Amino acid sequence: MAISAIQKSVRPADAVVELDTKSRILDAAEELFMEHGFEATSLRLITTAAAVNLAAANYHFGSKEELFQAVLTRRLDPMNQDRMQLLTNYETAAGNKALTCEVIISAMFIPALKLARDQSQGGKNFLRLLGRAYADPAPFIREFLSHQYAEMIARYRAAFARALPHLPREEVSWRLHFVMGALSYTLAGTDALKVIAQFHPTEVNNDELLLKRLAPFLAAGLRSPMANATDAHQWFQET
Amino acid sequence: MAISAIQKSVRPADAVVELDTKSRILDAAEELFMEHGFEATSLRLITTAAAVNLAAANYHFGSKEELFQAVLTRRLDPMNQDRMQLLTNYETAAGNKALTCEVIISAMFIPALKLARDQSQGGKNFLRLLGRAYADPAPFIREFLSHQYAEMIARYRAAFARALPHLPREEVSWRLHFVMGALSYTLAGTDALKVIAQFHPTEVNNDELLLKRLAPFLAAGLRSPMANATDAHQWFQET
DNA sequence: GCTAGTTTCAAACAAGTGTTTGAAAAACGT
DNA sequence: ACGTTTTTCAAACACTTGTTTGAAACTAGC
Repeated sequence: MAISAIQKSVRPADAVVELDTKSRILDAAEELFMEHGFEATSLRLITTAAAVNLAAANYHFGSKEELFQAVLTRRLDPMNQDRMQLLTNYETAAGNKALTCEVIISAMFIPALKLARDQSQGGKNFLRLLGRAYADPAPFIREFLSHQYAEMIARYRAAFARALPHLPREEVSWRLHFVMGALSYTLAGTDALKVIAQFHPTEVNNDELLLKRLAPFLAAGLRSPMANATDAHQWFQET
Repeated sequence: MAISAIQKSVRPADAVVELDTKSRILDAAEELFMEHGFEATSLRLITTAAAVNLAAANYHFGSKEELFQAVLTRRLDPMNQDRMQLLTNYETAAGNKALTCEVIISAMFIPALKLARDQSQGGKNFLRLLGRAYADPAPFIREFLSHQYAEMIARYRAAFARALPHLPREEVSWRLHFVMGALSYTLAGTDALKVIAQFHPTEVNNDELLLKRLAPFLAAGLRSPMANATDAHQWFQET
C-alpha cells in the first residue's frame, strides 16, 4: 500500500498526467492495438500500461470488442464528419460545377492530416491503427468499419462520379476502392517502407510528406482514361 | 493397412483427397489463417480441419510461427521467382531500351493472376492471405516478408527507375510502395468491396477482373508528372 | 454524518493456448 | 524377417485468455 501511495503522489508531476480511468484505458489501448493488433493485445497488457485495475476495462467498456470499437469511434467519427463537412463546403463553393479529383482527394486527406498533426502522439498512432483495422479479418471489425464508413463513402462516390462523368459508375466504384486501399495501406505500413526505400528515419514517420506524394499519384489514376476491351488483353496475355 | 491401400489406389482418381499429413496441414492452415488471421487461428482448429493429430503440427513444422512461414513460402517463393524471371524475359526482349510501366506492372501481376487461376481454390485463398499478412503487425511476419520480397523489390525498383528517368529515385521508391500497397490491399480485401460497390457476387471474387482494372489505374499514377513545390501546397492548404 | 451511487480492487473462474512427452503404430532398409 | 527410423496419437503441461464476483474505497447529495 505504501507503493501505491507513492505512485499516486508522484503521478501529477509526470508528463501524461491524471486523465480519468476511461481515457487512460483508451490511450493505452490505442497504442497497444496499433502495435500488436487486436487479437495479440491482451486486456492485462492494456490495463497494466494504463495503470488501472484489470476489471476496469470490462467495467467501463463491457468487453474487449467494445473497447476496440470505442478506441476507433473516438477519433474516426469526428474525422469522417470533418471529411463530409469539407466536401460539402467545396461543393457549395463550386456551385453546380463538378469538383476536380484533386479537390475531392483533398477533402479526404486533409482531415486525416489534421489528426496526424494536431495530437502530439495519439494522432499518428490512430492512423496506423485505422489502416491496420481496415485489413483485419475479424468480422466484428469489418462490420463496424463498414457501418462507420458507409455514409462517407456514398458521398465521395457521388462526388467522384460527377468529377468523372465519362466513366461508368462501376468503374468509379472500383477506383474509389483503390484510393481507399492505397490510403489505408499507406497509413498503416510505416514499417513496410523500410523494405522498399531507405529513407532518413525522420522522414519515414512524416505522414504529411507521405500524403503529399500519394495524392497526386491517386489523382492521376482516377483521371486515367478507361481501358477499353481491345486494350484490356494487352495487359495479361499468356506469356 | 487395408484402408491406406485403398486410399492410395483411389488418390489419383479423386480431386482433393489423401494428401500426406504435411500438405493437409498446410492446406487447412492456409484457409484458416486467411479467414481469421494468425493470432485468432489456433493449432487445434487447423489440425481438426486437416483431420490430423494436434501434435503433428509441431512435429512437422516445429512451431506455429514456422507453420505460418511454411504456408507463405510454399506459394510466395515460386510466385516471386516467376516475377523476376518474367521481368528478365521482358528486359532481354527489349534490348537496352527501357520497359514501359505497363510492361513492368504486367510482370508483377501476371504471376499473381496465374496463382489465382491455376489452383482450383488454394490460389485465391493464398492471395488474400498474402494481402493480409502484408498488413499484419506481428514482427516475425513483417521480417519474414521483408526478407522474402527484398530481391524482387530491388529488381522492380531498378526497372521502374529506368522507365521513369525523369523522376528522382526517391519518388520512384514512393510510387513503388504505393503500387505494392494497392495491390496487396486489393487482393486482401474482397469483403471491403461490399462497402464501396455493390457488384454481382460472381464478379466480386473475380481476381482477374480486379487486376485488369487496377493495373491501368496504377500505371497512370506511376507515369504522372512529379508535383513540384508550388503545386504541392495546392493540396493541403488550411481550410 | 450518513446514505446512495459510483468506481476500484484482488481474487477467482472456466476455457483455451502452444508445446512436450512417451508409448504405440507404420514405414523403411537390408 | 527383423531392427531402425519415421510418423501418429492421447494425454498432460504450464500458462494465458476474457470475464465475473463481492467486498472495499470513494464520491456526491442532503
